[in-house]
Amino acid sequence: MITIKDVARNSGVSIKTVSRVVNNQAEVSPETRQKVQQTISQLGYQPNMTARNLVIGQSNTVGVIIPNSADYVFLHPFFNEVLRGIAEVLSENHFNLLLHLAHDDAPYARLYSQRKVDGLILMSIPIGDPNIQGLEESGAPCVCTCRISETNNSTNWVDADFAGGVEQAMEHLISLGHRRIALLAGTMNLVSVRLRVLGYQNALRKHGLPVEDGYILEGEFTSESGHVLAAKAMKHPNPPSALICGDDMMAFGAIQALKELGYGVPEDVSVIGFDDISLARFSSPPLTTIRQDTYQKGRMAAESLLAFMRDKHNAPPQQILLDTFLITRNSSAPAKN
Amino acid sequence: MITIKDVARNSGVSIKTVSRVVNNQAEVSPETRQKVQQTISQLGYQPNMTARNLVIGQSNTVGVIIPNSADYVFLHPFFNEVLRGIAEVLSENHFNLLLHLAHDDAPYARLYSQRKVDGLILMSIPIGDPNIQGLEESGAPCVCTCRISETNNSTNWVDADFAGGVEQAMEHLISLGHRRIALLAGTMNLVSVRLRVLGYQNALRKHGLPVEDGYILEGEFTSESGHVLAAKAMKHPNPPSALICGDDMMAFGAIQALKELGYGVPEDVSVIGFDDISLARFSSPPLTTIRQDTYQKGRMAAESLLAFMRDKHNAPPQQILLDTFLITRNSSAPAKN
DNA sequence: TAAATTGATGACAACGTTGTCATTAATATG
DNA sequence: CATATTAATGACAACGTTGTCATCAATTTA
Repeated sequence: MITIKDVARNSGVSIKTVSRVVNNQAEVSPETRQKVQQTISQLGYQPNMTARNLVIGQSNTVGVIIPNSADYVFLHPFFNEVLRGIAEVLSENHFNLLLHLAHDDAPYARLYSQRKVDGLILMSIPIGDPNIQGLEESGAPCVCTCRISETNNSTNWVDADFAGGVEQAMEHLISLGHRRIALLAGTMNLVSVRLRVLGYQNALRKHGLPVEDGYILEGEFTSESGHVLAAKAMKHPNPPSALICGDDMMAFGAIQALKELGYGVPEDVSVIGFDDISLARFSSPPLTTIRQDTYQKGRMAAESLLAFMRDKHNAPPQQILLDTFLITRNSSAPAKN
Repeated sequence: MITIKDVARNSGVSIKTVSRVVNNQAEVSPETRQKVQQTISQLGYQPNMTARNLVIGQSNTVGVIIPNSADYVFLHPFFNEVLRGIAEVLSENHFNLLLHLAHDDAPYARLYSQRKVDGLILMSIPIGDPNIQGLEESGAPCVCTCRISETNNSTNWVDADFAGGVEQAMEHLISLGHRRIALLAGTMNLVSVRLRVLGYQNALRKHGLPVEDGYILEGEFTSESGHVLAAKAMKHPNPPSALICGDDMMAFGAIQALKELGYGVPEDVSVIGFDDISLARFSSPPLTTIRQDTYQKGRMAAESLLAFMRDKHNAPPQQILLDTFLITRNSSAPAKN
C-alpha cells in the first residue's frame, strides 16, 4: 500500500506538504504542488480514509436504518425510491451511505457511538422501539422518515401528509356518493397508520357521517393482509361500498379478494390505494390511489440531516410535511344506490 | 467522548488490559476482567471503530455498487430482494454494508483503495464499464451478481440461469403449440440479456424452428419499454403468437399494449415474464413467469465474497449458477391454430 | 539599513486503538 | 532449594493521517 510517506519521500518534501496538496490547501508553491501531484498519480496514491477520519473525528458516513423484523418494510416497493433519494443526496455531498438492518439485539445507536456514522436516517420506526432511548442519549443527529410519536416535536422528521391524503380519498369517495367507507389500515404501532385513521375520522366528522363500528381494520402492508381484511370487511352486517387501503399492496390483495367473492370493482365496491407505486396502473382495474413522492421524501430526509449535522447547535428540529395527490384511475366509481 | 484511556484510568489498569477485555482475549484474570467491564458499562464506553480499523488494516465493510445511470436497476422491484439477502448475510457476519451509486465520474475502485471497504459486490454492471479495469488493478475482492462478460471466468459471480430460464419458457410455449415466439429482451450491454437470447436460440435450434428476423427486440427493463416493443412485435408481417419478456415489468407493459391493440391475453397472444416479482400474480391475467430466487442470489453473493475475502490466496474464483423455475399462471395458453 | 511581515515548508504531537515485547509474580520442575 | 515455566500485566511503538507551531528565506515597511 502506498502511503503519504512514500509520496513525500518520492517527491522530496515532507508529509505535511503532501497532505496540503491532497487537501487542496493554499500555502503550497505551484512548482511543489505540481511535483507532488505528479508523484501521486505516478504511484497511484490514494489517501487512507480511516486514518483521515480518525484525526478529523468524523466518518463522513450516514447510517440508514431499516427495520428487518417487519420484512415488508424492506421489501416494500416504495422503499427503494426513498433509498434512492437518500443515496443521491448523500453522494452529491460526498457522504457515504451505511445501510443497516435493525434487529432487536443490535442497538443502532452504537453506529454513532462507535464512530461508524456521523448521523442517522430512520425509516418507519415503530412506536415504542426500545432503541430510541439509547439513540437520544447518544446524541446522534437523526432524521426520521416518520414521526416517532404523534405529538413529538423534538425530533427531525419528514413525513408524507398521511392524514391529509386519506382525507382527500374520503372527499373523492363521498363526492361519488359513497357513505359506507371502510379503512384497511396498517399496523397501529406506526404513527403513519394512526395518522391515516385520523384523516379518516376527520373526513367523517366534517361530513357528519357516523363512525361505523368495525369499519377500521388493522393489518399489515402486504397484499395477503389486504386480501384477508377485505374479506372481513365485506362480512360486516352493513358492508361498505368503498375501501381505502393503507397502501397499494393491500389494495391489490383487496381487489383480488373482492373479485373472488363476486364483487365487481369498481361497479360494486370502490377501492383506493396509497403510495402510487409504479405498478398501480397495471392492476386490473388500474388503481385509484393517493400518490406520495417517496423519492422526494428520501431527498428531503437526507438534506435535512446534513443541514442539521452542519449546524447542530443552532438548528431547531426540522419537521417537514410533504403533499399527497389523489390519482384517479378506474378502481373508484360512483356508489351504486 | 469516553476513550479506552478513561476506562483504564478509572479501573486502575493499563489501556492494553482494557483492550484485552473489550476484545475478549484470554490472558486477563477474572477479577480484573470484571472490574474493567464494570467501569465500561458505568462510563458507557464504546470503542472507536475508526481507530481500531486503522490498526488492524481493514474496515469490516463491504461495498454494494448499483449503477444509477440506468435508473431501472435501482428502482426495479427485484433489487431490494437481492439487497436484503446481502444485508442479512453481512449483518450475520458483523460486516457493515456501504451502499454506493455508481456514477461515471466516481470510480468505485476508490472505495477499496481508500480503505472504506474490504470488498465489493457489483450489481448488473454493463459490459464495457470503464471502471472495471481500475477495479482489477486495485486488487479489491469482488463478486458480481452478473457475469462481466460471457466468457469471463476469472471473476467471482453469482447468476440466475438466464439462458436456462428462457429455455424453460420456450419449452412451455412450444409444448402449447406455439411456433412464432418473440423475445422482448433488455439492453444488450448486459450479459444477463445476452444469455436470455442464447437460451432463446438454443430452444429454437433444439426444436428445428427457424430464427425469424425481427423476433428479437431490444429494449429496457421497464413497463414502458415492454409496451413499445410489444406493439412493434405485433406489427411484424408474421406476428408472433407468444412473447417472452426480459422481466415482469416489461411483461406488464406488453400485456397492456396487447389489450390496447385488441388482442386477448392469453387467448390471442401468450405472454411470459421473468423474475416473478411479488406483484406478478396481481396482474390481469396473472402472469406466467420464470422465477429466480433473488433473495438467495443476494445471500450467495455476500457469502461468496466473504469466503473469498477470508482466503484470498487459495480460493479460486467462484462461479455460481442459480436455478430458475417456471411459474405457470394465466397469461400463457395453447396456441390458437 | 534594520525590523517587521509574509510565504513556504517541515518537525513533531495527536487521534484511539492493537501488536510486540519486557517485566513481574506465581507456580511447576529437577 | 534453585531454576524453568506460566500467567497477568504494562510500556511503548505503530497504524496513516491532520493540526499546531517553529523555522527559514524572501519581501515589505519604517
